[in-house]
Amino acid sequence: MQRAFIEEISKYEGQEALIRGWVTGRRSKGKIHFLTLRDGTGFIQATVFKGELPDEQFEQADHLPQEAAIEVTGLVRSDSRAPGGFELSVRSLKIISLPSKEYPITPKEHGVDFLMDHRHLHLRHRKAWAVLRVRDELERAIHDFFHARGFIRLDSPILTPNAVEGTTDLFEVDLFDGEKAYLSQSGQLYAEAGAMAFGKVYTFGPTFRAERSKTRRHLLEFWMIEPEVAFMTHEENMQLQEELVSYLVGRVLEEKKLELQMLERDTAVLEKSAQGGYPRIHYSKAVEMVNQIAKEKPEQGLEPMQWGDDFGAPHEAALSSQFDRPIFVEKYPAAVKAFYMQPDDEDPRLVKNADMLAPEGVGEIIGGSQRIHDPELLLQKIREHGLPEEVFDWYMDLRLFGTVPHSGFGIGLERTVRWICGIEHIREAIPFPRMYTRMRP
RNA sequence: UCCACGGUAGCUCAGUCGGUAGAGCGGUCGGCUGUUAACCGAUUGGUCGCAGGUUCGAGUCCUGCCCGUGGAGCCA
Repeated sequence: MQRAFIEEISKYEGQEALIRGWVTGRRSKGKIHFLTLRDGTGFIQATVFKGELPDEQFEQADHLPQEAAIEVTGLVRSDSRAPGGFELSVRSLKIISLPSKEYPITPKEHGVDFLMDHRHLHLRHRKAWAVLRVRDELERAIHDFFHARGFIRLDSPILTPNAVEGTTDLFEVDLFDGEKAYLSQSGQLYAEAGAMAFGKVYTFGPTFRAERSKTRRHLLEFWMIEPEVAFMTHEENMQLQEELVSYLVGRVLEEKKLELQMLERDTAVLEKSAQGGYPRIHYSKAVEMVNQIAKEKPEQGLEPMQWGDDFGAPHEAALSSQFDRPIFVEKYPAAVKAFYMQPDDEDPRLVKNADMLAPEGVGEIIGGSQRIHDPELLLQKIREHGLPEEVFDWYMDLRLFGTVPHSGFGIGLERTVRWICGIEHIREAIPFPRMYTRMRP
């Protein structure tokens, strides 16, 4: 008999099938046992009736612990009483292996820390399974999106000689003879070199930030996708971001219905987000809006802002919760942003940047900008920010040989997964999270 | 790094005024021919984070430390 995968079980309706997998749950009703099986591709209920298989196997089925590995054959039936709509009437059951001790992750509730201690096993859980399949869909969708638009994927180095923005703490690595390197906190500078060579590129790789963050939005190690396009303006940059995010949301709504259902995700906001039309809010307007909220809803305890202040996480949450889809906040004061951002034409105190804030209180998922293409200006900014000129010599070269306006952005994969899946913790959006307080498993 | 809260059974938690350590879930055994986190009965299960102190007596009070959770900052 041919092995069937649960994902495609509907094709076997009315036929016998063989499933190899694990027991995730068992309920017994005396002469009927209900087993929930998983085989990696999905979950299915198997019914074990006394008399439909050898008595010895029926007995074994009543004592199968969680995570017992088994092989069953049986009739695939459509049945409305079964979760998922299909079930397997078991006609033979073979035990492949039994757990040697009690499985720690029970069907009841667990705390985050406990689950992350057992992450290597937690991956088998329905929720983790659903989230990481959405993550996989997003990864493929990102590649599809960019390749359909003529982008080249260009991998940036992980070991780098310096900080890109000079602000966040970096992880230091010992090289040879006392020489130091740092784990990349952004591939952007390299993507800019790529944009001048290939026109349109994107990086897709791990990113490291050595911050002692303990929030539900931060990881030490996360995956970032950084597109960079020659001749692209600030406005076109936002357009590209909107097209990307609405495509990604639409793709998950279309291809990962079961997973969103398993996650009990309310898809109303996602459906709006898949349509595009993301509001663009000028920094100054955004500050006014924040202050308005602070005044009208003092119970939120929001700090009022001065023009020139950067938004804190609570400000971003208050802002984005006013909308039913992602928004852009654009043209921040240069003083609170990175050195490489192109000044605004009308108001040189501002830069041509934009952050995309996801709705539902999720906050920032994208940061992007048009880059400075004028060599003099770039050098001036490097000096103003007190950055070591010598490490930027090659970056300056990009402006010395055929410099053109160009733009790009960075989108955080885990933050996107977190938002689309509607999960609380970013640490659930990556298989093995790395945090200030977590290196294992 | 700073602020707040927490650490009691495998898990999630309760534990009053300082006076013999509790529940639910899980596990095990038994019952039940359609369960949906099944249900019913029995049973199993403890270095009360660690160290010190106060006390006749500390899970409970005090001091120090360790670990965790949430947040701020930083940002994706």
